[in-house]
Amino acid sequence: MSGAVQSTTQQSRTIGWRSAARVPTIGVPTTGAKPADPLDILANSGITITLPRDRELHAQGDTAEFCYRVISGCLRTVRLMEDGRRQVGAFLLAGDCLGFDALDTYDFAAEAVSDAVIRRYRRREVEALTERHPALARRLRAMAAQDLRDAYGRMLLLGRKTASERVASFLLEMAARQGLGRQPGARKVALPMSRVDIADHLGLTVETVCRMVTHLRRDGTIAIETGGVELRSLSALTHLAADPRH
Amino acid sequence: MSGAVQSTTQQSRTIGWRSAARVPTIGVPTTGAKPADPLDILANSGITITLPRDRELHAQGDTAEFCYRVISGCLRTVRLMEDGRRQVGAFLLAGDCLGFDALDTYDFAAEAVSDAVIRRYRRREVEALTERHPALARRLRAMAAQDLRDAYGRMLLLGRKTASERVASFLLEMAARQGLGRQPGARKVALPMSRVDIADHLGLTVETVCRMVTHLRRDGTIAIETGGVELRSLSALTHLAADPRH
DNA sequence: CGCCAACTTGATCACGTTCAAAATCTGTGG
DNA sequence: CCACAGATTTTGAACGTGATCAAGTTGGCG
Repeated sequence: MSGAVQSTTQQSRTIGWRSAARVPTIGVPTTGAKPADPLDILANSGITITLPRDRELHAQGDTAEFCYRVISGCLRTVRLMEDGRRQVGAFLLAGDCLGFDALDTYDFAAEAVSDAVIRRYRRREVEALTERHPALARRLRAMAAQDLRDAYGRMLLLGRKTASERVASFLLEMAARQGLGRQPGARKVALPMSRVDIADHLGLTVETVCRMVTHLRRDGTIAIETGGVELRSLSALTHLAADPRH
Repeated sequence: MSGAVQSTTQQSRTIGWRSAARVPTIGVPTTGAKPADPLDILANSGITITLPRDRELHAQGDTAEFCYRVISGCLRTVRLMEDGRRQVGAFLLAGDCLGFDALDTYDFAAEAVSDAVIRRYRRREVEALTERHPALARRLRAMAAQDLRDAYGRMLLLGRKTASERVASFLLEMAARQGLGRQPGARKVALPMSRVDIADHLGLTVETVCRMVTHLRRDGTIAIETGGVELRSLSALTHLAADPRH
């Protein structure tokens, strides 16, 4: 298990959906030793919007006019089947980007899991900036690559992992995305999404997710808190996740 | 079910893995009315290699020095767990690209399903060409976007579809990638990969795949042939697939 | 022809689902 | 501050889909 979270400085995945950098504010180019994030180039071209809980940012099939970056709060991407079966593709936390890689339309809906603040950019403008700033173009390609890698990992989870492995993997992923690499003391993981959302993300039912979580709690592996969990045994969780990446 | 396969002319997905254009030869810029494919820019910078059945093109974790385009034959991308559980991320057919979006290392192995001929490019060179040719950069981003979209669709399949829906969806996907949009007569779909490969791609066991295929055969929906199947009822298959895309 | 791998079929089993109900959490008004 | 209502979460019991275990069958190639 590598303690480090991601590779390069100010790393932030994205485009497809994910992106995990800690970005307390946006549009403030980093000063001093650290190289500025090419995403800062976008700083002035976007507007800030707010989205209340459960409101749609865009629907499945909408014309892809905008792309977004989460400032605070949590979003989910959702794909529905006619009979109501639902797949949550990803959860987006602060710093994560969305829609930068879209084709002509979005092929999934994006909704607020909790009240969220979002920076919105016109894709045409981003495209134009891309032409003038190769660093930005490179950055966007790298974000797409990271998203693709994540998608590949999720396929292994959905196709081959057991229910308990899925839940353990999910908790570890959320932990890693919330900076659980530094400060061995900080073991609280926020889970702003509902159990149903988690189930639809992991290809399980709510009941199964609950049972797995309960089992982990009775084990003493985790402790349940309102709005999240505390990881009490990272090693047990890591072992359960059966994931080559951790 | 839309008969048309993909959107623009000479469309070819890729980067992450997939890419489905019919490309009988490579390095021959299209002449006449059709606009040249930006990928032709790479024509002179690659070399052609052959890969016998079951040989690895690259291993999981290898340093990502090259990227590839399939000229003929079929490849599979494979991710393994320690206990042997296997996930086949994608099958690559002629025209499909691989590794253009890689980060520092490949996070899956690529192996030949059948004897294959492959065009290999140095990533450093591709990167350099990208800087000089915005059209190429745009093309690579579009390929990544398409791959991401495909990945999203596969997550729905792996997370929410039943065994029979998965098999039906798979057959329709292979059909679409082999040009089953034109010529209503041409209903033969080649399946160069083994049942095990299909099972590991769909998150099922070999036995289940066999049973589903048998069921389709007894229905009269398909007919089995050596190395493939003949689709006898596209409508039945489409209905079974329960897929919003078809 | 005979061998070995791939594929197919059958019988049983188990993990996760489904159906059902109880407990807990959230918010709102008295 | 408490009472109440609706939603969310948790627990329980029965069921079913797909996995597992075990034989057969087919097909390719020496």
